[in-house]
Amino acid sequence: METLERKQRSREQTRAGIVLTAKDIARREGWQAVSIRKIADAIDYSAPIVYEYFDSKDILLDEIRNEGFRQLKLEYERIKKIYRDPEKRLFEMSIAQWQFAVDQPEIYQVMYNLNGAYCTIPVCNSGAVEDLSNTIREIIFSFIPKSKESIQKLYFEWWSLSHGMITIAMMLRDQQPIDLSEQVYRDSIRRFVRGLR
Amino acid sequence: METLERKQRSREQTRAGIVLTAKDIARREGWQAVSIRKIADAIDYSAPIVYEYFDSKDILLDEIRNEGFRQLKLEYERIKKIYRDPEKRLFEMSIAQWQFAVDQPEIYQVMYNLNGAYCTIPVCNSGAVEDLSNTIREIIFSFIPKSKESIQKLYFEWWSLSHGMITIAMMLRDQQPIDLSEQVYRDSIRRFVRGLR
DNA sequence: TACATCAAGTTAACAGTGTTAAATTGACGT
DNA sequence: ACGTCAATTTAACACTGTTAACTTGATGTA
Repeated sequence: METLERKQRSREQTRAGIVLTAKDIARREGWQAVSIRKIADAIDYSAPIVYEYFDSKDILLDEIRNEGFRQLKLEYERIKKIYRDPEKRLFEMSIAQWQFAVDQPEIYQVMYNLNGAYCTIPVCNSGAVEDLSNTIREIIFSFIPKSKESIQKLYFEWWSLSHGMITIAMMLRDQQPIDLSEQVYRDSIRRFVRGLR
Repeated sequence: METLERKQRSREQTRAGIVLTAKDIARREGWQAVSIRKIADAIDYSAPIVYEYFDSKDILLDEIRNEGFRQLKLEYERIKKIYRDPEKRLFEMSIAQWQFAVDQPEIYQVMYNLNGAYCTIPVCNSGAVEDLSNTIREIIFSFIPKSKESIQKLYFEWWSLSHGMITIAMMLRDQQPIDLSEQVYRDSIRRFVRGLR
């Protein structure tokens, strides 16, 4: 039955179109401006159609969020294949996180409920976040084999440092050139990584 | 004319009531649930009355935000009076920031557009933020007199570290006890402050 | 060909949002 | 008793997320 296959394919395309349109509106006008009707208009459908693909706006945002975490995880895997040194690995992954936030701020925003993006589904309920966390925790462990609690503590520090600098840099975008912020970020991360050995 | 005085007073009371109600709803149901009509209901007025005190919801949120920054600034001043040692000062101010975020998460949220709070007025446009920044920058300068750029860089690092740990700790509230997070926060801030000399 | 079935998609509605213009109300001075 | 004026409310507009009810067109069957 090719009709079914074709239908399947078009279903997936429409679904992708919804996600793409949502991200597009968010990028151009901010998450506050993303509405089901606007998405429906953009993909030439009426609003209820969107609900055939996503049970609620919340779930749509959650999907986009997890997509973001998964994309980041892919970056991490790529880096893991290139470098063997744990220090280099952690440093490069940190840079990847920075680049991700700079290149796709709207995705980073929905991942952390920032700047008008608001998804009520708890972030940590997704396996995608746990996956990401584990990758980093493993690296930290790989050159500092310690107790689970110690690793978690170091991971918490790394995450806070990275996320904090990214969000404050975004906030100060107009007062402090992003390139300068990136330089400070690199230095801080380098210090943190050095401090691990 | 005492009538005018009394009217003035009641005007200020109503105004304060609006702010108080907004914060109250935010605390209990989140910023997403704060609506002009709900506020009006709570203070026994109709919705348009709110607009006699605040030209828009955005401006109301901005007011609450700046109130938060001013309150934090008062804490900083208090600490400045108690301690003379710059290291102690910066450490205690960091702790004050942590305590502020834990005690009044809804205020911290609106200050940084977190978790559904969304105010389109740029944060850095307010003198309150500049005031706060200067207080910290002065302290950093007071025991490391360097160029303006260096001070700004260190301030950016401190702010990122503090804000990052606060937001991530909030996020992991259910996975990682807040007391443990605070301990890590204290350690990290201590390290940062030590590293300044 | 005529009819029933069924899926795809639309319209219409509900309760809510921020915001504003118009209407109401009631107290005051003339 | 009448007009004025301030305080307050009602009604409206264009939105929002979401759902029930409806239309439409194609398909299979008698």
